Amino acid sequence: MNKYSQIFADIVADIDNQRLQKGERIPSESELMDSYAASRGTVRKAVDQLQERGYVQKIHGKGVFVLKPGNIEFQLSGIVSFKESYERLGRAVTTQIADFQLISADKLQAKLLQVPEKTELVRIKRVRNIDGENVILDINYFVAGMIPGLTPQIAQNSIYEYIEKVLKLNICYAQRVFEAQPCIEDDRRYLDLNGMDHVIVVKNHTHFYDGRQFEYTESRHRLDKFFFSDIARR
Amino acid sequence: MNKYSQIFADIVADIDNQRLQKGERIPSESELMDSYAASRGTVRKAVDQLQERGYVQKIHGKGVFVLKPGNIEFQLSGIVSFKESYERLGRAVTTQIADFQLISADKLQAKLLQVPEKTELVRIKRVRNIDGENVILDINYFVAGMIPGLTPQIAQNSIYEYIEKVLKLNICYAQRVFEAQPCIEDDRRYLDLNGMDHVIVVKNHTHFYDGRQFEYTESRHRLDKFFFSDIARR
DNA sequence: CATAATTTGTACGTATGTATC
DNA sequence: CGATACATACGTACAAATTAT
Repeated sequence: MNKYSQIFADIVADIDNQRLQKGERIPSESELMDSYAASRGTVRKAVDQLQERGYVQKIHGKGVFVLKPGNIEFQLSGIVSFKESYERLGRAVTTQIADFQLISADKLQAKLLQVPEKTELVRIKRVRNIDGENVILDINYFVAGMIPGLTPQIAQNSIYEYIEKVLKLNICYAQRVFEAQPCIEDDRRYLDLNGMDHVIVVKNHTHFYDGRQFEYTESRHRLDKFFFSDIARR
Repeated sequence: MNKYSQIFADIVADIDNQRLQKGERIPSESELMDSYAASRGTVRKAVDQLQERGYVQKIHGKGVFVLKPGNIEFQLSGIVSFKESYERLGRAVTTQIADFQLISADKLQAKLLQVPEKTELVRIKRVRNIDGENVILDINYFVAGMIPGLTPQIAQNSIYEYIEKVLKLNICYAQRVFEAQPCIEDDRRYLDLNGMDHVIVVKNHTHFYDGRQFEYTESRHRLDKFFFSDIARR
């Protein structure tokens, strides 16, 4: 691991284990330089990343202070599915494959994935059951040529893990849009809506490191099971 | 302005004006070093910030590539109200002050603002009218002692502008949570709900540079007028 | 109130490593 | 293989904000 990544990871661990508590000052740059035998630039890079991810706040002339209390991992920034987030909160999440098909891109799908019409796509519909209720419907479209070997068995587990660990492709960034929509037929069919007539839709355009888009996903959430949190900076 | 901020701003302008188009490579580090007579570290800092804000993607060995098409300013990251966002999209937004009161913090409010009970607060309820419909209800709680001199006239314009430009206080970061909620009485009273029985609530804990929280806000959006977009990174 | 010490911010320079072409 | 481009890491100097003396 890089030196700055090591420093970053160590301090994150200290915050998560509450060895560094909310409001407390972390070691100064010169202290970190000494304890890691690192240059100032290296130490600063680690601390900058801590701030970017919302762990700390740097204050000129004073020091660097912990923002988050440990363990209350609210971290929904980064590319993680909401299924993973719920699992991290210790909730029982099961997945049911509702649909798994090779299709040919129509006009709309071609535009959403930025590929020519009639490109081969894998469409997967998965229902997420949390604490006994069907509350999330994930509809994924993958460009078949970019993600070879997809099977329902893989979809039952983690597709991202397959892409990264088996295919060794680097997932890099996703453009996301959140909005509310009136329920569509699939929502009524697969979800326990309890009379609700809207869902929250998270639209996701996911890209590789080299800029190619390989996926478009709609994650459709029952209203009462949706939440999202982040830290915004001025 | 700093050197790295200048480089950053220039490249952002080039992207917004489409002089640099989506997918195109921006000048390499050594080219930027030459044209700005800057060190490599300075150039890299500017480019790192471009990537953080989602303008570009750096690829090792290849170059730095523009992600966003210009002008389609989707930027809802950062501390901006949804009112400001709508205005930037060229929509007619008007504000009506529904309530402006000095109150004493009850138990819940004290917790949300991290102050003792009975601390003096300014509570402001504002209704945002977009294209002729009342669609957003903002409920702000300010710690009165931290934001002196607030008036309905200021609330009619921009409170943040007052805080930053008149009081010269540095707004720094906000912890936000997004979720859907069933409508409360205030929603039914002030918003044109068109029969919808839920709203999207954005809860906002806003802090100064020195870490003090000065505000708690709930921004309550009619379902069909809510949207949010960002870029997530692995 | 002034000064010094501490701490973070900006900027420069250099060397070496790694990925892409 | 060499050229180009980004990644990591070292070092130095001075500026600016804060706190202690």
